[in-house]
Amino acid sequence: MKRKATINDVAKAAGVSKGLVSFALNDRPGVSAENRDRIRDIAQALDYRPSVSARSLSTRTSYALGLVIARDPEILGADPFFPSFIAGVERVFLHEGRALVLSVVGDEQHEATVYRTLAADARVDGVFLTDLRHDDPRIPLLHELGMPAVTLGRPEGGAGSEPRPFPVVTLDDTPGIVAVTQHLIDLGHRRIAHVIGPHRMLHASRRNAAFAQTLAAAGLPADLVVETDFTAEQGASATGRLLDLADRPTAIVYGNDPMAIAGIGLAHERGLRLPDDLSITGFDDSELARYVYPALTSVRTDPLRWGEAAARVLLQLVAEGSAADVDLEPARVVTRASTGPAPRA
Amino acid sequence: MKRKATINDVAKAAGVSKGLVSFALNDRPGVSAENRDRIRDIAQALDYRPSVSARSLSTRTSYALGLVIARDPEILGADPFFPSFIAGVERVFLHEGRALVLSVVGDEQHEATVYRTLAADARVDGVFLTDLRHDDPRIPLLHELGMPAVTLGRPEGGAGSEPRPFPVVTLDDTPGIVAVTQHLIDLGHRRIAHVIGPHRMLHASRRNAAFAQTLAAAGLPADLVVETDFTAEQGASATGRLLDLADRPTAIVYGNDPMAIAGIGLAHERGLRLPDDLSITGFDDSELARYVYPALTSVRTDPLRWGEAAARVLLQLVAEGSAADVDLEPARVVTRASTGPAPRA
DNA sequence: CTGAAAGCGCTTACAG
DNA sequence: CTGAAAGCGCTTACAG
Repeated sequence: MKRKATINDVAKAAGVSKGLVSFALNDRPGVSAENRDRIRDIAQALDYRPSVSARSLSTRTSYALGLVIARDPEILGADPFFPSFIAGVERVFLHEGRALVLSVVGDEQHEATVYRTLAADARVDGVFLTDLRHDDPRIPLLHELGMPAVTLGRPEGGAGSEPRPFPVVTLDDTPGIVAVTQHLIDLGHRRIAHVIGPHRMLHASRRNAAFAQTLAAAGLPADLVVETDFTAEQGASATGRLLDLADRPTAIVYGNDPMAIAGIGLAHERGLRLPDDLSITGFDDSELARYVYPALTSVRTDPLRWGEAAARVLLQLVAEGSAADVDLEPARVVTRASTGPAPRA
Repeated sequence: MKRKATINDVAKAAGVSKGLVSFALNDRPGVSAENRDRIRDIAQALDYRPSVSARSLSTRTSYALGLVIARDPEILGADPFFPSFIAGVERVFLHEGRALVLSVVGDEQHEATVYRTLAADARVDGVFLTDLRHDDPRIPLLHELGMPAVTLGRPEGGAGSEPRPFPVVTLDDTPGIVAVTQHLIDLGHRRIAHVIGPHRMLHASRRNAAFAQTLAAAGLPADLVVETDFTAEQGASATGRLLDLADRPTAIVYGNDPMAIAGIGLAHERGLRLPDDLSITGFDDSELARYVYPALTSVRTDPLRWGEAAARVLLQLVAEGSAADVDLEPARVVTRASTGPAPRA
């Protein structure tokens, strides 16, 4: 590794103090235009880049942001949401000289330890909070740690009790789940099931409430709800249980695409024709949705854009101490071949 | 954020110099057992954790390792390999106090810039090199930057030309591809196609060579090879082209599971029965493989374990300046319902 | 507008 | 075995 130019090298070459170099390069007032330009030219010529660790030590800033994901490592790969979300975050960070520190913890027990370590080591200046839960323990924890955060979706009421709310980046999934449910009702389905993610996650119960309301508005019961952990495995077994019912559903709404694809697999396994005997819908509209058979009707949420927006908000929060909430375009249905008219009874 | 205890606080509380605290906590010789224990107790009582940035500045070490992925962000989520690999890396880092700095760059053009920035900013102490390519430009680049690295799989010969080779963690995929091809031959297939990843990637051409040899040993031609970018989209279109052939294949070997699943989708779309009319195999044995219909025969590569092993090797390389290569258990076939006897001609 | 100096919190020769 | 001090490369009041 060839020796890097330091601020001292630049200062010497420019015949000024290193303090002035720092001011010039950081766009702070109090440097003559002439000196500023000259210092910048010299810095560029020397290929000078400030040392992140030295800056960090001085400014008590790490120039890195964190994402802690609490899902079983084995199954993280199954759900395309996070990779796409991360890609969106990266797109913004790349231009801002920020790094993403990623942590995958198997379960929610070790989660607190990771956040505490991240804070104690000052590894990151702020974090992304995904998969919000009811009474989410991370919110008081992060407040206690004084760690800035942005949440994906709005956390529970809190009634203004918490010190200062975190900025929120929402992508309203309600219109999507309402539309996909209504789409099935319009196709004549009367027995519609919902295979959802973990109840403790806000989005799962929020979506299920929207699902139930839409059914209720049509005078239909929402009694077929199965909770899963978002894995294809549980998606398949939930499907099996639903299809075993005497009064089995003619349509199933799934909480993510992998579970829906596993549902398609199981239905085929049992000799059902799709969508003639059973309609199926997914969530997130992953790449594969288009290419399974029958092509999967899904709800598009755009995790990539969500990542970009969240990154910008978090960066602003860290830099300025506050940031406005952002509302992204709501989720919407993408209709494909996996949904069709209800079978005649 | 409550003020953290610093080394000075510990030194004062213990009535010793901070140098001695540093020695005691870093397990260096020259500290009396008595003092060492006392200092450690006090450090623990004060909940002292050394500042990463201060250490970094002193030791010129970042205590972070990097992974740069050059794939289109839009499609990164489709392939479960990386999330699982990352989860494996994390499992090791968590206990070692290391952080993973992840970078997703859309294309290979910007790749060099990212590595240079990572090196110039001393963001990471070393990197993981995945998806090795022919004449891989990253290898000379990393040597130039003096950046330690571990490669997944063995890079091309090099004939001992490079300064010092990087340690390698291999998971030999040849036995897997040979076995899956032989499996199809044994089932009576004579027209077997291969839908592979980008030719410039070593594993794609290495696997294709193994594929061709296995066919050749059985007196069969390996003329049906289609190159893709690993996306489900190209997996589907490659399948379409193969099925359009007059002398179309009765079996298709795919380079990853998403492409194979898309292949299943397209075959069904065209009214083919699987495996009666067409046998299909995937690669990596992702979670979904088990749950599609028909369940996908695949080649298991265990990205999670690969990540763990690579993390350990990289950590050792950074700490000690060298590390031995590691050979993981080779890939092997997992036979499921998507492969069956060749249709009678 | 500019310079000299202190300080961030560690590690590490150097003396004793 | 232990202490005092320099140094890592920045930023930031403080003087002028």
